[in-house]
Amino acid sequence: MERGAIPVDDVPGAVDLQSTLESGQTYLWWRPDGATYETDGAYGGDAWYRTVVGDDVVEARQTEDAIEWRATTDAADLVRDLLGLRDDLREIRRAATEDDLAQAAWDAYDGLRIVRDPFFGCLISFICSAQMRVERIFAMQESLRAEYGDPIDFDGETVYGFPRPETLAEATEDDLRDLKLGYRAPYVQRTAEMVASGELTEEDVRGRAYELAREKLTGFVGVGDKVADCVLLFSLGYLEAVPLDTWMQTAIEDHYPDCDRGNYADTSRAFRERLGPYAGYTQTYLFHYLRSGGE
DNA sequence: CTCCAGGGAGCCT
DNA sequence: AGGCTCCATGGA
Repeated sequence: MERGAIPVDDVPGAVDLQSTLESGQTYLWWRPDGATYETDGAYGGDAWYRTVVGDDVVEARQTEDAIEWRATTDAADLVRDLLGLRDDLREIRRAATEDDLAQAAWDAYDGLRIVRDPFFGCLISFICSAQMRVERIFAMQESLRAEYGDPIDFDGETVYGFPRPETLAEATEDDLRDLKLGYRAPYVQRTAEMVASGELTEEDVRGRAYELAREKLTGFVGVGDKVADCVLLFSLGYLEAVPLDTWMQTAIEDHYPDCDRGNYADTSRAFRERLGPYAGYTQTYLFHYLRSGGE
């Protein structure tokens, strides 16, 4: 096992690991101590979080002056990528809309960073997110790992990573329904099949202009505009992407009514112009703030 | 009991 | 393109 620490002084802007990993933007990190999601600071904010990238287990926690990590490999650069620690939060916030709601959200969770989840896990977890509560989305990913993940030895402990595309592609719809995925089961199986066969992959999306990338992603089964935006924002680093879910639609009705253009594409465009070049950042702060009871 | 959750597919016009 | 309807599951 290798270890390291990233001093917070080396990170441009504030860092808040708990807000970053428990704001509903990623379902691929969990607490190895078994704590349930959203236990609200019961660990003093210094709990370890765990994820798996490829064949490597990676853990991170926040201490007073650093983000500490331990992993099956040298993960110093990887942790910076996964947790958005390279993003200059000061510059990003300066570019954000100055309206009261957005600023209140930024104030409440300063240090929340946009994650860069591995593509396939992000894609599958957000397909699972359709009409589902945050807590249960976590539970579904846990089931997928336990049932289909490859075992990895981590300092004597066996850790199961997110399933590989080929493995999920070979699962049957009924297998996945047994994991309580409901009507998302065939979506997950067929999308895994598309990735595994090469019919449509990360490489077909990455690097393309934002709206074209979103259109490409909707080629996956179970992926519409909203889930596509989640993958663009939380995996591929398109910081302008603004997933328009039920929370954002309500926020737009109540606080940005002139951005409501009656359809996803046009409302998205108007909302992005309002929130600025890093619209996805402010969107994620708004989502977490509103869902946690603000305003 | 009903309602709803980080929506999308299929089918209709 | 835009507007239905249905889709599993579990907690409030």
